[in-house]
Amino acid sequence: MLKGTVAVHPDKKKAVLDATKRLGFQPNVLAQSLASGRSSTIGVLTQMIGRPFYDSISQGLVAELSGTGYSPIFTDGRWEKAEQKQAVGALVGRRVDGLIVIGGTISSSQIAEMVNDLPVLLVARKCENGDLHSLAVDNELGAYQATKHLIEQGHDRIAMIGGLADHEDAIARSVGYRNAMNEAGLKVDRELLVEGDFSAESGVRAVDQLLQDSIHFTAIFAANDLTAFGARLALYRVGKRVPEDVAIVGFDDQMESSFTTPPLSTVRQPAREMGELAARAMVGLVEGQPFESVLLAPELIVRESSKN
Amino acid sequence: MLKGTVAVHPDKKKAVLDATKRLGFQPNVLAQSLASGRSSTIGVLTQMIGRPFYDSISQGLVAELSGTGYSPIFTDGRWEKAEQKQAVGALVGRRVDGLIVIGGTISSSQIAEMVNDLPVLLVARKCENGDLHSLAVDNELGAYQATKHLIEQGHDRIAMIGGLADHEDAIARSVGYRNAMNEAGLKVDRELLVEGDFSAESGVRAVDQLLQDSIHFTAIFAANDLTAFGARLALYRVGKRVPEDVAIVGFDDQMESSFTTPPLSTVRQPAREMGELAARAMVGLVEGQPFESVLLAPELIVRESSKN
DNA sequence: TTGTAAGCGTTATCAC
DNA sequence: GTGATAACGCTTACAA
Repeated sequence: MLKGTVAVHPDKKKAVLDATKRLGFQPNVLAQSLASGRSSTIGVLTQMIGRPFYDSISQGLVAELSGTGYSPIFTDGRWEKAEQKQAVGALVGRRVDGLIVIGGTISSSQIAEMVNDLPVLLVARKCENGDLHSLAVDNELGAYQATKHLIEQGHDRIAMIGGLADHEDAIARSVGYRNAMNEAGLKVDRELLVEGDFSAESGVRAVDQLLQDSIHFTAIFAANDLTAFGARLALYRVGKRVPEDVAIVGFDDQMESSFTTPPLSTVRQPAREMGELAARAMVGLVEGQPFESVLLAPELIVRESSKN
Repeated sequence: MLKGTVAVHPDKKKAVLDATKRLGFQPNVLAQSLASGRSSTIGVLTQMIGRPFYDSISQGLVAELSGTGYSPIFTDGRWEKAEQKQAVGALVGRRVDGLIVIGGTISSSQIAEMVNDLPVLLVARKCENGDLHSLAVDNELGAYQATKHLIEQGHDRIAMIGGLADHEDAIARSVGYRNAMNEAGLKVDRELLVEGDFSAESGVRAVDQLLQDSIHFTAIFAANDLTAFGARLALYRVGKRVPEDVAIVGFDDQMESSFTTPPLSTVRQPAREMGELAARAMVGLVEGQPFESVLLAPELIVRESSKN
């Protein structure tokens, strides 16, 4: 009755509603769920809470979910397969109405078989076999744009600091970088490629190494902004100016990037918006609406770190 | 039986466990909760997801809660009273076993009357009337330390960029700043005090204003790191060097702060640790263990932005 | 050690 | 419109 599923006499209705308010009655969502078979809960499996990009997605999710009647339940997969499987299991056990998986390394088919016809939305990753919905950004395109921009600025010795070697996004970004280089007829010197792990520390290390090996480079494309911050600091330490001596472009456009000195050029991933979109899409899916997987185009943001 | 609450024959137990695994059986946590009266769920009310400091606390929470059998349910109060009340109501309706409130503006007594003997832990804020548990950092002390450090570096014209005027933490930090100034026999010039709102943009605006009004200052104490980032950028724009021309100290020690150029001196709030501590404390509270409210001491981290 | 039955607080169904 | 009553999938207490 409180949900308006049955018709009752207006007077009576009012009386009940009043009492409801007066006594501070809170319906037991658990019982509602058990009886109705819907928990009004969305499971969210994220990876490595603390990383700006994934956090921003979560933020969008929570913000957009609030007020929809659905509450998110978060779990952290920490990029480890075992943890991710366990997390999905826990979420299924909680009878979430839908599952949002942000990043992660367990295969989509593995997820699919665990959830058993529950709507699932993959965020910030593509779905290998297309049987789950997904919402991702075209990393390859973004990296291509960033590198091309650097080339257009006259650079031909562009170092790339990669992300984790086996990370899907990192790989796509490397490919984009190579494509742009090749397209411009520039050869990708192996010595210009240095590995990182998406952390600021790895950016510092990468530049230190480049410097130590006396590799000649006039620009850096970093796998993400955090790495770019680290790279910028390492350059600062040895007195190299940005962008005069070395231009830098990052990837993500996290909040702090427009306030670094100089402000960082980067490839903007609409992380928060992705989270919001995912939330809306998931609520729709739960309620039976269709959803078409999308591959969002990232946007190159040119700031002073790469302008000459 | 699956929970080991009753004794059964080993063989039989094994058989059931096998079947359990084979069929991919996931117990319905909802039904368990309804029957047992415990939801194995911890409600978390945070404010303004997206702000580094609060996010770090959430991160610690999720990380530490994972594996305990309790899952966090997040809601965002956005610093608005109505939203916060509504969020607490929703959490109570979900029959969470405990409630963690991070920041927020609704009074502790208001919370107390809504939750009805549910264990509540206030994080990053003190409890006005001591009837709820709390876990906070001594903001006043932190600000005092930061300002004193600047004074010891020889500065006497120290500007302070405040946080939101009615924000508890912002007020405490102002007090700490004043205390240090007074103690050193320095008068707090009104013109050295400029308002901010904890955002990087407000840091830029504050410095621009200081500069425009030709206020003489050789150091800045910013209400948080984000504000300090903005201040540093504004200084960079007009060619002022840090720390040679102006020293800067922030507050929070967010991840990016050790990678700015120059690395930012700041007052470290152990945000993540607070989240972890809160998670452990809450699990303890739910299970009947006692907890003593604590006021953590922040730690001054001196980096290059304030060293001369 | 095992089986049985009575709830837990709702929703949903069906007669009235 | 309105009451009753059977689920929902478990836990728990008690009997066998």
